[in-house]
Parts: sequence; C-alpha cells; structure tokens
Amino acid sequence: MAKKTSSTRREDIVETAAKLFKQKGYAATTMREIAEQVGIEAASIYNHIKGKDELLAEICFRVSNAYIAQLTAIEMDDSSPIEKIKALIRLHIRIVFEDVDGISVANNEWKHLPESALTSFKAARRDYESRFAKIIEQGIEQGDIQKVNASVALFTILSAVRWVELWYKSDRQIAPQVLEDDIVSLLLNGLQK
Amino acid sequence: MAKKTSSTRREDIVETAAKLFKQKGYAATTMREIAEQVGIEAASIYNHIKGKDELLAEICFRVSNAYIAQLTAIEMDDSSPIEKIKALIRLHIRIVFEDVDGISVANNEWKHLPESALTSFKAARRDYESRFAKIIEQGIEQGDIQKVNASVALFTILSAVRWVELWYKSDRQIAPQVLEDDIVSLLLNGLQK
DNA sequence: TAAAAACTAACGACCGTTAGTTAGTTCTTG
DNA sequence: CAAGAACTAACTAACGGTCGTTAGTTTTTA
Repeated sequence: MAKKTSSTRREDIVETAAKLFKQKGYAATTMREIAEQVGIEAASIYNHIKGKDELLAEICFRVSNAYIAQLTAIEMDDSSPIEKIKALIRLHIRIVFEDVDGISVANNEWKHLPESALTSFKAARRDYESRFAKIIEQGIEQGDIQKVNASVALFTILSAVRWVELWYKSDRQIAPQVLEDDIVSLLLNGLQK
Repeated sequence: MAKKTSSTRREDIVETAAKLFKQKGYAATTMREIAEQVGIEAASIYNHIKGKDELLAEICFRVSNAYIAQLTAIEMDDSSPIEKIKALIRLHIRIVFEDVDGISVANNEWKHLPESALTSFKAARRDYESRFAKIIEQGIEQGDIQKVNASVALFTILSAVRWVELWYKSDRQIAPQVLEDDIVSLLLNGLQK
C-alpha cells in the first residue's frame, strides 16, 4: 500500500503547488511554502518529484491534454460549426469549475516552463488554436458566421471566457448556468439588442 | 540639465523594467537584468528609484490612471450607452498600441504590489469596473442592450479585448483598424450572422 | 567645485536542491 | 512463520548560488 499512499501524497503536492502558483505566481512560490502547506519539509518533496520544474510541467500538460481531448470529442460530433463553437465556449467555462488552479497556472505561468517543455506546450496550444479556428472558418464558409477575420474571432472567444477563472473563487453571486448561458449568448448574439 | 538627464534615465529604467516584467514576470526579473539592459550597474538604479517595488507601482498606476482618465472623458460625452461602450472597447484596444508593456504588467503583475499600493490599485480597478458597469446597465434600461447580467457582460468585454496585448508584438498580419472593427462588431453584434 | 550619478564590493537573506540519516513498512527467504 | 534485507518517505543540515539592497568611493557634468 506504500504506492497508494505515495501517489496521493504526490497528488497532494501537485495540487498544493497549483494553488500556490496561481496565488503568488510560479517564481514567487517557494518549495518551502508548498511543503509547509502539505505538512512536510521541503526536502521531502524530492522523494516524490524531481524538481520545481516538474510540478509546473505536470500542471500545464494536464490542462492542455484535457482541452485537446475535449476538442477532439467535439470535432467528432456531426453538429454544425455554430453548435461546436457553443460547445467549446461551454467547455472553457465548465473546465474552470473542475480545475481552477490548474487552468490559471497553465494560462498564466506556462512561460516559466523549461525550454523543452515550453516548446511542446506552445505546439499543443497552436494545435488547439488552429483546430478551433478551422471550425470558425467552416462556419463562415457555410454562411452561419459573420465575415470576420477568423483569428480575431478565435482569440476574442478564447480571451472572453478567461475572466471566469478570475471570478470563480469569489462570492459567486451568479449561478453557473446563468453564467454559461449569458456568455454564450453574448458571444453568439452580441451585446446589442 | 542634471534633472533632465536624470529624468530620461529614470524613464529609461522604468520602461526597461516594464519590458522585462512583461517578458519574464515581476518576481523572475532581477535588478541586475534591468540594469544591464539600461547599460548601467544594478546599484546605480538606486540613484533614481527607491526599490523594485517602486518600479512596479509606477507602471501599474500609470496605466490605471490612463484608463480612468479616458473613462471619465467618455462618461462626459453625451452619446448613447452603446456608443460609449464602443468607445471603451476601442480605447482598450488602442491603449495597447501605446503602452503594451505597461498594460501587460498592470494586468498580470499587479498582485506583486506591496500591501498599501495593492489596496489602492484594487480600489481603482473596482471604481473603473463599476463605472463601466453603470453604462452597461443604462443601456439595458434603455432597451438597447440585451437583458444579460451586467457583471457578466462587463467582464466578458474586459476579458475579450485582453488578447490584443498578447498578440501585439508578433507578426501583426492584421491591420489595427480591421482589428478594432472586427472586435467591436463581434462584441456588439455577435459571431452569428 | 559641488552635486549627480556612476562604480566596486559586499552583506544578509533566501532560494532550489543534495547529502546523509532514521523510522516505519513491505518483501524475501530459511 | 519469523527474521532480516530492502524499500519508502520522512527528517535535519547544509551547500552553492542569487537576490535586493547598502556603503563607500570615484567619475561625470553643469
């Protein structure tokens, strides 16, 4: 059972790191702080992971893999581009509720990844973006989407949903369902009546 | 002329700091790096500023003051809420072209501000947000804007325009005017045709 | 020639990480 | 099935490096 205990301890370390990386940023978070929150000494962390880098990499790739897996599922679906985009917007909102800390770290701290991991993380992101853009382009071709620059639409959507990760923790006066519906409506139909 | 030289040197330090804070983050940027880019020794920086904190504070408040000044001007204008919102969206895009580094730092590194500055920065941001929200609410009351939660609309707009700061540096295949028009159209009329 | 602004040198704090050790648990084997 | 070997995961201590900053001195400038 040593393996089991070790693996939950390891997960505990990674989750604690994610929480602190989000809160204070990667560079400003110390191994000693992570250890303290976990309830062990800093040196003990190294029985479970190779180094601080590894913590960041694990968090970032866990998130990017989740996004890509979900995107793949949505691509498979034989619904219209508009429906796919709606599904993707909802995905970006819902995924925050499942892993706020991870999402925030992957979005804001990825630049601190070491060289090699950085390269593949950026590649994964570019892959995600170009596949998302392709769906938008299909929607434009089919005449369901306005004739805007697809990149502009892509980044505006991706950017627009990101405030959810900042908002999530706080009071949450807005019900998740209202949030999703309002954002989808705003992005699809616009602010203007 | 010592004052003049000093003040441009000082500005040089602040701008270099902004560039590096954006690039590597506040915590990961060292005074020695800033000094090297300016072409002096790290210790010499302290002839111009009190400490690293002051650099961050100056950048953050320069930006927040600019936003608030512009918002005030737009509020004064006796145009419709919709027109005011359009103007604000364009403001958020244009301001990036004038001070990318500052905007990025104010948006991403403000949490490293020391206690007291942090408090007033957050207050300034809350002030900006609530005044922006008020314009949205007026638009809803007047029936020009869809009945969505005003906070959701506010944060979606503020968030949506933020990708411009990430995009700005790169190849810039999109003309600024097209960018502005597309984003305004997207947020006001929506993606769907 | 006095003030401004640069320099060199170093301090104390803290960082990520390693070494060495120990207590407890699991596996192996006579 | 008992006993010792091996392993796991914690600990303390400390190393080498870097950080922001200060002190003291020299150079530049108006």
